[in-house]
Amino acid sequence: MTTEPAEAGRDPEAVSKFVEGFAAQLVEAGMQRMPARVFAALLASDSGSLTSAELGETLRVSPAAVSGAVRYLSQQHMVAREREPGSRRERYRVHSNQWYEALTNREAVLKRWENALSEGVTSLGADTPAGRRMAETLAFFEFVDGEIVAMMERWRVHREERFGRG
Amino acid sequence: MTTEPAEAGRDPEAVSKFVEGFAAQLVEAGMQRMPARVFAALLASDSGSLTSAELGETLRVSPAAVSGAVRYLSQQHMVAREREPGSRRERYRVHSNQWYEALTNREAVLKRWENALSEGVTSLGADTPAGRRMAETLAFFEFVDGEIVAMMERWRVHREERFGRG
DNA sequence: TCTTAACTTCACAAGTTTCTGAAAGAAGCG
DNA sequence: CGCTTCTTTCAGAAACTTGTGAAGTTAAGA
Repeated sequence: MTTEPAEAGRDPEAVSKFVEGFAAQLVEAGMQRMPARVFAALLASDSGSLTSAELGETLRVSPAAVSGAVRYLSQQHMVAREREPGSRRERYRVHSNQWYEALTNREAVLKRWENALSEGVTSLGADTPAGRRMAETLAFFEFVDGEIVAMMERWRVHREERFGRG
Repeated sequence: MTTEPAEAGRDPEAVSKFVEGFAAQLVEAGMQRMPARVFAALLASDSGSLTSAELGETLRVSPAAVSGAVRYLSQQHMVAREREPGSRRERYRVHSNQWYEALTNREAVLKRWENALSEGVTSLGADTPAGRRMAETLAFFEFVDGEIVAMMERWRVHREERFGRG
């Protein structure tokens, strides 16, 4: 009996095609290529987690590339790292059914935009046309901040109706 | 009396500092550098519009660079091009107070994500753990689609209360 | 404590991207 | 119709990114 990889019994080509296609979307949305590919591979795995070696193998890249990608992804809170007990291996896990909530946790990003705009209002002058345009944009971002929180609450209700507690 | 540039009477250094800072945020969010700088410059202009020559001058780049950046921005519907009557000059205009609504018009982007996910569900199998994860993610995107439309309606009301019809 | 598997860091080569100058292409105006 | 002004296209140089191999670090297990 050979050691079965966790993801046996699937058409590897279909999986690979999905992984690369989804990664391409992420790249287009601004993510770096390697993190995008690693993330897509995790998303397409049944367990939602893979080891560094498995990632290197399915994506045909070096351990160094996996290491860099995973560091990025965990900084973005898109994957969690966990140590396999009794082993030197590390597993990387996509936060099961809530990974996409990270997309809306742009707290830090929005705050930086708001800071930039706020400086703009000050340095261009709140009473100038450009300053007023900035101020309105800033108000929009602040509005969105709040709306997103409310939206996510509605989603969780909606989700439970459709999928149960997951 | 010298020919005043439209944006006279402002501290050019403060303006430039804002432009570069805001452009940097846009770059970090995935936009290419030159379109980001051009867009930020338009945003910081009092009239909300600049000619190609003015853009080249304030950003210190060649006409060719402006041309490429502007093509990108108008494809994204972030700026409008208008011809100055009685002149060969073109003006590029940031859609005054509604440019940021373009950020939420991600119709096409969301649809592409949804397609990719939908293919994922099919190719990985709707009855597999990975397939179910995909399906839930897809449902999330569809939910967000609808929520964004409703949010923008609320924003317009909110905006009118605060800023009037603009 | 030593060995060894696993991950990380680093310098560099390969590959892209980006901006420029030059030349070609439009369009107003006489 | 041709001159002139402005914009676009294109090939190539420069700068930046990205992934690799190799060396270094960490920690499990004997």
